Amino acid sequence: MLDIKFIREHPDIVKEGVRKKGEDPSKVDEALTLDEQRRHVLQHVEQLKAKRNAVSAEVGKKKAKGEDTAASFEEMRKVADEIKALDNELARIEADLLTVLLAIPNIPHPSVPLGRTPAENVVHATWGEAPVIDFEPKPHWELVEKLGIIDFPRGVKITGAGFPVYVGKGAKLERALINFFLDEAEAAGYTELLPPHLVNAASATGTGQLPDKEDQMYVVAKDDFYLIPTAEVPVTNFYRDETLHEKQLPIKLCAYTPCFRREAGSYGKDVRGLNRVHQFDKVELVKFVHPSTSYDELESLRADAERLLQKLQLPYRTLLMCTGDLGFTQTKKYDLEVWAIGQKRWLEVSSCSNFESYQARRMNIRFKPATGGKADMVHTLNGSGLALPRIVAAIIENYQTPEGKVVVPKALHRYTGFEIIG
RNA sequence: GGAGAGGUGGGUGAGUGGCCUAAACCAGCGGUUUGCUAAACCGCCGUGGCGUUUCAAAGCGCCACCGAGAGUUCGAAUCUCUCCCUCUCCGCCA
Repeated sequence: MLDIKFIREHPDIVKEGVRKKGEDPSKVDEALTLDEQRRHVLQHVEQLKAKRNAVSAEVGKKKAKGEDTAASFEEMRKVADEIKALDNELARIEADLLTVLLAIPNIPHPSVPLGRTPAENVVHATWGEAPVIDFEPKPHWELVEKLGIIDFPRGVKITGAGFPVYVGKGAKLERALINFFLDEAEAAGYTELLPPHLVNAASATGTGQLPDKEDQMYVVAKDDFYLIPTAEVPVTNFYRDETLHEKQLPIKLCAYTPCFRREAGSYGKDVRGLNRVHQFDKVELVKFVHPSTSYDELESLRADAERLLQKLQLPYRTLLMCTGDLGFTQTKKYDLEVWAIGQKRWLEVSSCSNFESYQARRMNIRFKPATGGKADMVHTLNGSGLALPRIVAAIIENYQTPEGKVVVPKALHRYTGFEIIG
């Protein structure tokens, strides 16, 4: 969420940002009204509490001397009732204010292009060429079936649609990619975490999955846990409610986890094969940085993700997302899309975002300046490095042979132990 | 799953209703002293909110916070209830 003080001091900047995201700016005025009410009631109730404290101290002294205190009791009983009523009112106002603040999105960075729909995203860069193929390339779901390396029907039997089973060289290719991504992240200075795959409600709220995206998560109702939709949730919450030291920054973490997404409401062509599944593997990159460096850190985060695609020799393009296509909590975002020749379409494989202090404020992650002084919120960023299924799809389609075999990208040979599938 | 013990500032740890407004020690910061270091001595030493002053910061005043939340009371770290967490023992278990 945004800082109420910032909203109070710059209401026009906030409203303009909210409008750019295509959201309703009236929430901003609601927040300001509630904030004013809050401060008004707060001042009143604190005055009464100061009086109560003063009289209570007097009572203590009088009792010690054996003096009569009945008059004070009578007066204070009324004050106590008044305090209770005002405290209740204050609690209600603060709860309302929090609800409104959580409903106000983060505002876009000035460098983000204005736009309403995905069509207005800007192609920031393209890399590589589609492979020259003198035969009709097949989509990956046909190839993996013939090769017997991913079993969709048995996944349906075991669990349901969208839960593929990786078999033999398919399973090993998956494992090779995970290790490749983690090793590359480590080389780029990220510390590996192997976090829990279930999180509590506080963690899910910290990164913004709750309350807005509750329907997208699998819930373990009996214990009030959520299956993680991305490693971003447990990894970013690693430092929740902690104060770091500026000297520690930037902190770079990475983690492999399976990701679980209900994908409620998405049907049709997009879900063929590995394009959209309920459980998938992903390596996530997360950074905690000093506010003054977060946009430089976003560029290096994007470069870290792009390098993986370059090493895999997969043609891709980088999109700078327009204001209307930014997530609720993001100020700036790049998407990486890889070309899948069998489907003749781009597949999103990474999303690199800056959240500035929006997540940090929700999670209360701060840092002490090296020069001393008050703690300030860190900036958080994250990006996929990378999401596996669509990478597997792209490898299988782009590296296919006329015989329906698949050549393994060179960078993976030391991880797979084989150079061709089929 | 069953039984018991416990959660107090950066750390150790005192505090069972007001007179201690959270003691004391350690660590940390500043100073005095000193050839340098150390020791000794003196002082400072939590977080957040509201207000005040200000270009701003510092300062000052007030409020809240002793695991979290609710309750009793004129007054709660202290008494009651619920929840969370840690430790010990028993049971189960890869």
